[in-house]
Amino acid sequence: MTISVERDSAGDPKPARMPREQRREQVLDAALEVFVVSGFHSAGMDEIADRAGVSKPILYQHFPSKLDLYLALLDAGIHDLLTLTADAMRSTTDNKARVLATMQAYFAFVEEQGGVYRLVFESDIMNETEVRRRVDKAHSGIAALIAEVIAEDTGLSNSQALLLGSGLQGLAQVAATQWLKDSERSISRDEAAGLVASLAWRGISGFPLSHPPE
Amino acid sequence: MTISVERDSAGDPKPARMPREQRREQVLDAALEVFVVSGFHSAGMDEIADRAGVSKPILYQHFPSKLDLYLALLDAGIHDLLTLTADAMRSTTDNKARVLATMQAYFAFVEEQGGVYRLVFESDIMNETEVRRRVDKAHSGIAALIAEVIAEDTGLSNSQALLLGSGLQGLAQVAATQWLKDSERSISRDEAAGLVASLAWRGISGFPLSHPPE
DNA sequence: ATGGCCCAATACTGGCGAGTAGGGTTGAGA
DNA sequence: TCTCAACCCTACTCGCCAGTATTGGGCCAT
Repeated sequence: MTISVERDSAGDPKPARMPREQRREQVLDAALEVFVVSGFHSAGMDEIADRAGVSKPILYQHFPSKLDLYLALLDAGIHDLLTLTADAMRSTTDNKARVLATMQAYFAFVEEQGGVYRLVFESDIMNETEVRRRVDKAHSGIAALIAEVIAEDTGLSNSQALLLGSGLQGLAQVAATQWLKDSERSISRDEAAGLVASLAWRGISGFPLSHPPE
Repeated sequence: MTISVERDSAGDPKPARMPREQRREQVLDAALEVFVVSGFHSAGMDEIADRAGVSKPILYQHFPSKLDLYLALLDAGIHDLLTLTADAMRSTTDNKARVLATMQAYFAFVEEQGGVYRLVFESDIMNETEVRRRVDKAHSGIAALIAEVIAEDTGLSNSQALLLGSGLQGLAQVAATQWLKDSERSISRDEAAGLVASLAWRGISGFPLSHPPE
């Protein structure tokens, strides 16, 4: 028995079709795998189609172009990261604990199944306007969150706090990815996150007392 | 910038014959410009040739492939960065001053004429084995340098120090690039470097006393 | 002056890959 | 059983660009 035919010709008012959604997910999973290992440029639509177990035309029924497919995944990744960090910030009002929680969020993010973090942190199409816009927005958003905490704790100026916020974002990003790569677990995730968080927190909290480092 | 058509004594508007080394430099300059704004993939050999004021065959006489040309520039950039940081580390034995000097090196690097830093920090062909190898080597080299200082000052284990070293490398990199981008000089270079260095140093120097936070 | 040689620019090729157009197949209704 | 139709896959096109064969021009030796 075939599934009740439902054509999207005139447009269903409802997101009616379960199979369609499911297949879309399947495509996204396959595409993520491929983009993660190959990057955007080296990835082939053929390979993505193969791995998803569908044919190329089907693929183009779901995503009008390679870039759109990539952007869908990128958006998902960015959403994950933002959710994780926002939750971390919201989890407490103690700024020291906030730093730790945020750092743990970064480490959790890079360890997420699938490796989405590569799209957000190591994309090879930053030149594409849309990609750059989204990634920049994500990073600067997080930097702003951190900057708020910094400003609270140190009384530094806005632009100073933003600079440090960006820097700490970089600290978290690079430390987490490094940990993921070369550590075949010589340091546990929590230990690593704790270590880096400690560095960050000491760095920040030392500030109110200090003027220019002579 | 403008193509230099070497005029000889008579002021011929003809493309001049040029010493090989000089022409090579000219090509490298043009290629850097193009790669920096477009990235590797979007860059065209035709555009590079045009901007260098030479024809494509000439270009291929100097560099056997697009990748080789890119690698030459990348190597130069990496060399610059390593030189700057190594000099910074060697400039003193006081670790606090070392951190500051190194941070200043990063800020100086991103401000270098031409924007080589993009090739080292934001390359869009990290998937190419050779590129990845070189960039990774550079970063891990610097991380190791920093880790040494950290180990000296904190007595942390080797892998812990390396993790923090990588993180601080990331801190420097991201802070410097951010500063370069959005600051239409709301913070001076020295102030910015000092600020971030201060953050880093307080982070490190707080360590010997502290075990995992919490 | 003039022929010949060498070098550079123009114009081409070959391959690759994103996006699509036509066959084959299966299942339903008569 | 035969016809019809929806659907999916194979097979193609078309443009782009790194890398090269061909053509044209300048300089020197005779």
